Amino acid sequence: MNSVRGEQTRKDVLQAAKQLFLTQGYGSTSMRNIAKAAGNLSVGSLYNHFESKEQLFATLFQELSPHPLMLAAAETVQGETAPDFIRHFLQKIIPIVLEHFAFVEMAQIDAREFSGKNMTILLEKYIPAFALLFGKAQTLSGLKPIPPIVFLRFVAGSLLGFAFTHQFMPAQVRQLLTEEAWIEQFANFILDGVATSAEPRHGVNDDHLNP
Amino acid sequence: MNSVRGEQTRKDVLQAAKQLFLTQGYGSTSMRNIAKAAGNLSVGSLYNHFESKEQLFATLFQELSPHPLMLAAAETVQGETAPDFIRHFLQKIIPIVLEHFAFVEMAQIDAREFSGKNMTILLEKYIPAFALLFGKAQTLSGLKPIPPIVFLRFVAGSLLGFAFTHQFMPAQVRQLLTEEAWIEQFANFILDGVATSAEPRHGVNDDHLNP
DNA sequence: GTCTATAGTTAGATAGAC
DNA sequence: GTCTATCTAACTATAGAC
Repeated sequence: MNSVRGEQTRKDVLQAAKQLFLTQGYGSTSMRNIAKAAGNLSVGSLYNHFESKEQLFATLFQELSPHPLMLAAAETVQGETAPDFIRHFLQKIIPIVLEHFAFVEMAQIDAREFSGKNMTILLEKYIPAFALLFGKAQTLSGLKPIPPIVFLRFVAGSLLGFAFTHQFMPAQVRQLLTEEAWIEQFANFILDGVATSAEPRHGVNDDHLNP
Repeated sequence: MNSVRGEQTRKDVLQAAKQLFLTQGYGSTSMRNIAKAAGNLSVGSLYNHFESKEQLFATLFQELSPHPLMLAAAETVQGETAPDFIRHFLQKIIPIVLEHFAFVEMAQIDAREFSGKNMTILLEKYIPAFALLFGKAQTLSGLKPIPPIVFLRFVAGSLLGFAFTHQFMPAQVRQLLTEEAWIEQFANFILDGVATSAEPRHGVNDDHLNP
């Protein structure tokens, strides 16, 4: 084991499985399909590296996860005010999310085929670190008094929405702005919204917290 | 054909298929599974109502689509200013999206298994009507001078992100606010952002449009 | 570590009785 | 319109030669 040849085969299999799972779905992709796409391997060969189809998926899921990268990047973020912090956070995180969009697609498969089992494992591992980071951001000035969990939901949700629309937008629309400009518009949007600040509106506070 | 019995069977099959597709995925759900879950029917019976498994999925996809409902609701939206209009729009649309979350999940399956074929058909049908509506909103006052397509992306993306986080949030967090309160916070967020409006920041304008 | 060959099961779909 | 029975093909996984 651990030979150069074997290691290369393993990588080829993972690469082929990724391509097929993402284009055909999990259930519709067979071990034969994968073996063939990985360079006309035999099916038996696959079982030398992965004990089952499900475990092959789980391995691929882990290896495509951008969370270690995201966390490392997030921990270098600086900022004197919360808006500064958020802006820098987005500038570092969004490119990583977009580069690893295959993982978002894998998460969709995981949700449908395995009830999100693999994603749950991953989240339990990384959520505490991100929560810590957001707690740090909230000690800075310049944020409306939004409950922390509401704040976290909106930022995470917006990020997710940004990634999804990035995928489904026609290329000609996406190219109206450079990636840096999209990110800046997006940061402005999260910080200040789309409305002009002239007219007064309902305040954002804790009034609607359930008892 | 068109008998009461047959019609009931058809509904049972669609209902069973929905439940199985969403919990096991498309490829891992067999026609036998569906027939059994629809009341111990025979497999042959299914082919009396649907010509193939793929066509059964396509039918289910169409029938779960909330787009007609969303469009009808959207067309009743009023507002003197754009923020008013957006707020009322969200108050009508979000409950519909949340009630039809199964459709969002079906769209994920469609994306993975059929390259989004069914979704594309649907979007081509409904996007013009929604674009018209957003055009109307932009003739009203109270919006920053954001390019229309950027505006549309942020609103649609936020909505999508809201729906996803709604599903994956632990129930105890979701229940911190009533659904109406979540929607109001969400509308406030889209309109005004999370930052206090005290300090000046980069303007939101067309400066970054590519030539 | 990769191969061929195959076991054992299940898939989508159809034919024909009722 | 629903059933039983069945066809053909494909599936996951394994055994054993090299």
